[in-house]
Amino acid sequence: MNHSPQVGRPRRSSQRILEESAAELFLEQTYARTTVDQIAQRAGVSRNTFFNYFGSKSDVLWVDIDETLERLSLELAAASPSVPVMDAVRDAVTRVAAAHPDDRVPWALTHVDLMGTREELEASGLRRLMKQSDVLRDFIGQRVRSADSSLSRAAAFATLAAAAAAAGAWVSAGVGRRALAEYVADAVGPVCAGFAAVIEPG
Amino acid sequence: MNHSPQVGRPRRSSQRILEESAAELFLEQTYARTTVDQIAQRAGVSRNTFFNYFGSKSDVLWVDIDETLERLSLELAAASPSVPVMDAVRDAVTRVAAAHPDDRVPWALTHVDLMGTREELEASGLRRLMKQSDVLRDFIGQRVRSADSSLSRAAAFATLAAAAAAAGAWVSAGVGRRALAEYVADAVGPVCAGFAAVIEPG
DNA sequence: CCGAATTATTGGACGCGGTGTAATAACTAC
DNA sequence: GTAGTTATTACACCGCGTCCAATAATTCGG
Repeated sequence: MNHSPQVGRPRRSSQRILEESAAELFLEQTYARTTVDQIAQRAGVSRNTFFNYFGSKSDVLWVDIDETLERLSLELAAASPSVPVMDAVRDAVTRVAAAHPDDRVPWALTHVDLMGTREELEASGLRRLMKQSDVLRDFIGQRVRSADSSLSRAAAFATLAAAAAAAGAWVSAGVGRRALAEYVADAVGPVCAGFAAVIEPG
Repeated sequence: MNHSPQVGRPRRSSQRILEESAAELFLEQTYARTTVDQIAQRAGVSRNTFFNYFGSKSDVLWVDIDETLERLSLELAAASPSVPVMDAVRDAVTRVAAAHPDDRVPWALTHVDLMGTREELEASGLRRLMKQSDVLRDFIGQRVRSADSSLSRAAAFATLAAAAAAAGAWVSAGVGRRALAEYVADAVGPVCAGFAAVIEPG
């Protein structure tokens, strides 16, 4: 699991360095107006090296989010089979949110206003979220004997969307905010309750 | 409202022509492998003319969707103030879906499999939907005296995401499918019910 | 019939993101 | 020192999207 090689040419840069260089430039020039060249140049590496550490320019904005979201499948797998499916979903999503370090507010969200086109930001953010939709849909569908797979899909989509909205609210709340998990729980709760009433009409 | 000019050079092309040329090429080569140049060339116009009719390459995929989605704000405005908020939301969204012509299955969704990266497609489609989130959020927030605006946002996001999932299911159902509005109602219903229980605990 | 105004189309150039490839640098192990 | 491994680099390329200036095709007013 440890991917730190003792052999071969040592790394000159790192995700952190590039991230910081990018953040500076974004603040100075906004996201839209800074090029990958500039980021790489400030970090002291070539443009191609940037793409060695990030798959795309927008990836810089979401490093923290990605790390946190990877926990979702683990949390789902750890769910007890005895608890109702939508309760398990709500708890898993909430726990993922709780695992996110409170001090690490994703850069992208804190400076939404500074980023020229907000659409591009939303698009890349949604894409991040949708990556998890398959995992969530499979989990729900697995536990539901309903032949109507569209319901699982809808539940997964709606749950993640609510979580995204909660994250947005959390950031907007500013310094005096409560914990992220609370916002997420408040937003995801109604969605899961609504679908639970349909999926498990017990 | 009619912007058809009697003066000036007449149009050589149209959105329909370009759309059809694009559809042919997408089927032959997939979306990812066809360039804007090719679309324009097949339509008998120059590349720049393409951008006269569409803002971007992906816009071609969503013309029908965009037309339908524009109805949302109208439906919301027509809602009676006496009916509970989330009921009004559910009905409005369902009516928008009902207004979509059943024969006009959005090209993008019918051929999801043929389009290289499905992620990009899903994201761009969801983005279209989320353009309406402001309208929906404002509508909900207006009728709710709750100071917690984050709930309105979550409700709007979740509702639209459920609608998107329903649209996907509708397309996947193939030729023997029921009406789009039914899928949407099934998916949006639980979401609205869940939030109604929180927003209007009456 | 002629010019002015209007609108669509066109070509050309540019910037930027992203990909691919082949060369090379920096290091470890033997 | 040589071989193997990995990171970095330069270079070329493609495609999307934008901008701009030129031009074609039409209507309108004289």
